[in-house]
Amino acid sequence: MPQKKTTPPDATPAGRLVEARLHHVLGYQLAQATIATTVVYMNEVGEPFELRPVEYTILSLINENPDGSSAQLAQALAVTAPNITMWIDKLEGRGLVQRTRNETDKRAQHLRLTPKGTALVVQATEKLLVGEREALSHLSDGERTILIELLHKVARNRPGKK
Amino acid sequence: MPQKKTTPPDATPAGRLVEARLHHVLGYQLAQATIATTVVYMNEVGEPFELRPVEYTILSLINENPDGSSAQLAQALAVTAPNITMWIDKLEGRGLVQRTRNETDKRAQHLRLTPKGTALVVQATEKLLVGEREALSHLSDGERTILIELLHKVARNRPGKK
DNA sequence: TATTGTTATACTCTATAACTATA
DNA sequence: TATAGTTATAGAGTATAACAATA
Repeated sequence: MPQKKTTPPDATPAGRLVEARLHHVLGYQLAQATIATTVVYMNEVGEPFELRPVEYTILSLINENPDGSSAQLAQALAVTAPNITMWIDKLEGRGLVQRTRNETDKRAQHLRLTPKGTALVVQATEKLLVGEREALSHLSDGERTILIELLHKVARNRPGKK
Repeated sequence: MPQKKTTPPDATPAGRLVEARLHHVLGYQLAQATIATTVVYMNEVGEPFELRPVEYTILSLINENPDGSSAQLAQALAVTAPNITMWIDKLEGRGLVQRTRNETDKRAQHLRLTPKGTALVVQATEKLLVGEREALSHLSDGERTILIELLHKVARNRPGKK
């Protein structure tokens, strides 16, 4: 396999491929960074807790927004309603989430974590934060903070679907 | 639907859900930001060119690394080899990519864009850059640059799979 | 034996449409 | 009529295993 000895200035982390124009495409850099955080997630939370990324996020959002609706979750995660139903089914089946009927509007429902679910989320989040901090030790605290805030700023004015 | 009128300081862009601890999980912020860039991608490139994100990235990487191998692509994109084969099949079928036999190592192959493929990538990238710039107009030039560089830094020392 | 790339196949995840029960 | 949530179903995407050809 022909492989240059000298690594060019712009290279993908693992593939050693030049990425001149692509470098400035935010979506591409997000995808590349996500590969790194996904590895951390799988090692720290995904495999040990048998929890998919979506499941973890759903649990976290329910935890921090008790009695929210599944419609809110669907919008926050940009997934369809049937999808949310399926995931909540799974999480409820594992005794992590509880559905309760909304008494003022009987179509809707409140979502809440069980004590087991709460314990799991807290533990998972701690492991994640520690794991990410280790994996990103080549970034300073300031850089990590700025990165988080800039990403949040990008996400905040999320455009409409079209 | 019970909905607070005042938006809390930390909220998901669309779902208006609080995200206190989750806020500091990089993987979560990456996913949220990706929702925003995906909308831009689909509008600017995905739908008009009928090109999936992976396909666009593959074309871009081939364009900027002529005669690279599919094994390199697989590693750069963190996808499996059979997957790459499938995508290259599709792209070759559309006359965008060309496979050529490596004469020194007959197992391997060189990947190259056709003129049609090159034209498409260039055009798509321009549209993407403009579209992202518009969608992210609430970020300054400096902020966008910093964001890109920090993401690149995260991706650069991507950890191994385990 | 190891590696590049492919084929075959099954599985996960997601999306669309149609349904229910409330409003 | 419209909305919250569900069910049913099909499709997209991905991974694993087994294989062929070459090193």
